[in-house]
Amino acid sequence: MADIAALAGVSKSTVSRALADSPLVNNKTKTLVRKIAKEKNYRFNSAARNFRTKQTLTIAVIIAAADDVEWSISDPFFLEITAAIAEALDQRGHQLLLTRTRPQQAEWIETFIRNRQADGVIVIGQGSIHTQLNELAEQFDVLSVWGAPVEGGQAYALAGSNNLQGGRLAGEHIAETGRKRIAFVGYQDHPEIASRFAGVQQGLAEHQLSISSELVFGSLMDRNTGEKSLEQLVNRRDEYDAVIAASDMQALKVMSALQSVGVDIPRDVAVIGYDDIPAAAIYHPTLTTIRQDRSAGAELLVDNLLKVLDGKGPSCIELEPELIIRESA
Amino acid sequence: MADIAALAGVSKSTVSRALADSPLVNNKTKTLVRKIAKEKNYRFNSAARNFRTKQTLTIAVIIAAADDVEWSISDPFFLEITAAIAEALDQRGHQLLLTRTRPQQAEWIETFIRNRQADGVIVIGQGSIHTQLNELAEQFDVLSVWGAPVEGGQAYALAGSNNLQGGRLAGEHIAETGRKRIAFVGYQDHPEIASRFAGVQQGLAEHQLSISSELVFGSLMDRNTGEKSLEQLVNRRDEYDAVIAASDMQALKVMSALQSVGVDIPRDVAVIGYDDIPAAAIYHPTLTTIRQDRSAGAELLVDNLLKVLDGKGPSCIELEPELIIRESA
DNA sequence: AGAAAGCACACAACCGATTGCACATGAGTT
DNA sequence: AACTCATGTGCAATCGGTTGTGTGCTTTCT
Repeated sequence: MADIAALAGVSKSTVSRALADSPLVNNKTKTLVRKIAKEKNYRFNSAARNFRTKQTLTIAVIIAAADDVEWSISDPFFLEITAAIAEALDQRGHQLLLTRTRPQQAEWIETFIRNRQADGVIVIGQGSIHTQLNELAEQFDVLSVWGAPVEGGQAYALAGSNNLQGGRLAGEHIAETGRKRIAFVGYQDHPEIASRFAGVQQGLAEHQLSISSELVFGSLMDRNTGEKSLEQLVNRRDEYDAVIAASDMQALKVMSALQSVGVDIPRDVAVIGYDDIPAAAIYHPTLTTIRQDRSAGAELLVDNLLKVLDGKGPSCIELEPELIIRESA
Repeated sequence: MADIAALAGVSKSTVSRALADSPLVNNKTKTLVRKIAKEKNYRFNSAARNFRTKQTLTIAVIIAAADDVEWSISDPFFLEITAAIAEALDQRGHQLLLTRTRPQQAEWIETFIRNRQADGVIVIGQGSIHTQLNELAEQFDVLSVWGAPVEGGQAYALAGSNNLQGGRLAGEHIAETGRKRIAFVGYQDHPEIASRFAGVQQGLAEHQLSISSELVFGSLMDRNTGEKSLEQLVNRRDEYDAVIAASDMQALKVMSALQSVGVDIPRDVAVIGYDDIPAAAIYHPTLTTIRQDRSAGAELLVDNLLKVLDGKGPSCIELEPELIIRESA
């Protein structure tokens, strides 16, 4: 920058202002400085800039992992929303620092905020760590979470799909296709899944149906109990004629396991998922599901966070999910 | 840091050295300084450190996208290897900057290196951009690519699985299961896929088989021609009794499409994929495939790059792929 | 014509850590 | 007792931008 200044016959500060398009600099000077900068192929040093301005234009994204569940990185939905966030941040001139830090580990967020490695943090999947998130949010407000509202509210900015409505759509659809004995698969500890389950029950109730408690199974993704849940689900295959799964990955597992023992889908058992991951449209039969709009969600997450960085309060926004009817239900 | 220094009754430099575990500092002083730092919950400012030391301990990861193919972010394999890279970098004390920048766009790498936002770049999927990568590698050697060796060699550090061997495994397996009329699906422009295809032919040749050129189809992931290729594949379903796909995603598409028109897999047609993505084990029937070890690959990519950053020359390493026999073939 | 206002630019401090060099202290050597 | 040497610490420069303040010049108004 000093070189550019010398070549242009002005001072460093003028060069800095010219490149930043400051109104303090004469247009002719700006043009000259920029021309020289371009000729000399000048690149600003972002380390220096970050240092001086105390902001990095970088957002850390954490894909939350509970100890008992596999790193959710294996669920395409989380990865896709990460990709969508990358896109949204890029459009807004920010960068994405991807991390596998597990939120359970103390002080994780400090690594980013207090060390000034990132201006803010986006957490995908509040899972069962809502409490920790809330505590953190009191110290650091630059936090934006994908998930569901929890009772009593949350101190962090939140975006997610309307899980209650999504669940309701699933429940209604299953009821409308004439199914009577419904099973549910999913991790009730997660606020998102709990809402979906509540929605499902509402949807079914409208058709005078309900889910018997023996037909509620735990998450198939649980490292310890997933295998067993799936086994139970298969063993009891004569007790239900429809399965509502809390995620597409689980729905696919269900279909695969049932097909292996000769169950025809959807004739014998209807299956409906949640997320609409790409594999849902590929599986045979194609999977009926509730779509969550990742792009819109990602933009909300990012905009929410940028608003907070801008000094405005956090907000909580829900997207409307959409029923995608395919072959499986 | 100045505060810590005052509290400990030493100078800033001593604090800096003590925290960095420099041998220049007396052990008692070190202990004292660290104790105070801990009490005061001191965090170093990484912006300042990056600025001063001229390194960021950050590696940019680019998931390459060609214009004619969907952003490969939709392929779970690429995402999983990204996750594995995150893990590997983390273990080595580095961070991961995820980006959607498309390599076609000029000067992409400069954004990271010359602006000092990252110390190096990992590109996943050389796809059809080998030439650009090679040009870049001449200017910036801090480049590590997942892909396959190309004729004439490459100037960048490279890691990948031995695609020739992987293809051969697939070809041999198909031949050994008694299939005679083999179809191949995949994008021949990519060095990786080209090697796999060559390997397949070698494997088949050992059993006096070969692939007729009418049964070689283009990539099903191509935005423009993918749909048509799949259609042709389905129309000609009586002409082959096995399909070898260049990736699991394509294999799944093939199975789904064939199943939709009543083809039984593997009875009528055997299908084999490549990658071993999670969905491969879930699909019904489960997909026989060639596994690429993402963790090992990620570590190679990272170690390769760190070696270059350390001033050593780039290397080219291939991993041995593994045949995973399941139901589809 | 003189004063007030505005414009364009330069000067220099500053961000917070790292590091080469100088210096002080005490132990060991002759 | 004088000298060398190792050890431990402090001083101050430095990285490359950004920005508050000051200054000279021109324009505008009374």
